[in-house]
Amino acid sequence: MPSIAPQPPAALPIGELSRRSGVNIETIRYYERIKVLPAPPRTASGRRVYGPAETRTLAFIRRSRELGFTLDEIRTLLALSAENGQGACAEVSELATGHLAEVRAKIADLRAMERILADAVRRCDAGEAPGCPLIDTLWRSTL
Amino acid sequence: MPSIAPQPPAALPIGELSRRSGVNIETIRYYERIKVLPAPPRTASGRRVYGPAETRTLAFIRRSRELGFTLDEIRTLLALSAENGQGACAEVSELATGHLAEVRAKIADLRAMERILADAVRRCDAGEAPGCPLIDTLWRSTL
DNA sequence: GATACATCCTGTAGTCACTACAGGATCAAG
DNA sequence: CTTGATCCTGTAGTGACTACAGGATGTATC
Repeated sequence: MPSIAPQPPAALPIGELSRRSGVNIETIRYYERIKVLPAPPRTASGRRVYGPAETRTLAFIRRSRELGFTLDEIRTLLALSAENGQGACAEVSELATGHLAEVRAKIADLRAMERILADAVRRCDAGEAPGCPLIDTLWRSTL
Repeated sequence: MPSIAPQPPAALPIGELSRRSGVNIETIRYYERIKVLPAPPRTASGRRVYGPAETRTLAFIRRSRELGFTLDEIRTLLALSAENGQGACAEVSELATGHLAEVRAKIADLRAMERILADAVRRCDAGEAPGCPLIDTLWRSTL
């Protein structure tokens, strides 16, 4: 008896893949053009046919993007993933550690913004006279 | 006796303004082109001469950018700042409140990324066998 | 078989906030 | 008068998409 594939469907056109993955059709073609997603086989008339491999790779890319990796980093991650030696994991970890530092730096930046914005908005809504506290903050020489 | 201006210098060429404000020359010209910074007067030979007004406006833009406002929002902020009525402050507050919500949403996103990345990196460095925990996380169907 | 409509294709251009050049003019100092 | 710094305009590149034009297929209905 034939084994029932749990998730990866045999063959999909790009529209169906887009619907299932939540990735825009144009974005899928874009990924192929810049070579982060492998080019799938085509029908006689030239339409893309996605199999389980490309489908899984697209999911990998989507999840990597959700973690904030750039497409360039994702290319590297995919290459390292293909290698799969013990050295690859160290490289992956290094890449991710660098990225994690960036994420933390961005969080710190945003928190500083949040603090100042929240304070200014609060003072605006409190109706501090005269003028607008937020506008005044922006005009003041030091933030 | 003449009053000594504390901060705003009488007239600066673009390079000097760039150095003092920390804003790239090309960026200053870009701001002028897209009309967030007013066009300054020119010398006979066509060079920009910045006075206190443009200098202060550039500082306003820089601080607004540091708080994450888009250039489009900054155009609005500058217009509202010129108005300076009591209704303007309410509009400013509304704009800032919306922006604050975006900042908070982005912080939440980044924190979720941070959590997952930190955990994966930790497991990578702990030398979990077999394979790479981070790569495995990216291949897994659900994040 | 004809028609209608959905889906697909390629290629180009737009977005945001810059940044980087090319190719030329002007300025200040020695 | 020449050198080197600074300035000018205009165009094109970045990242990660998104949108559209203009055309070719695919599928369902009459």
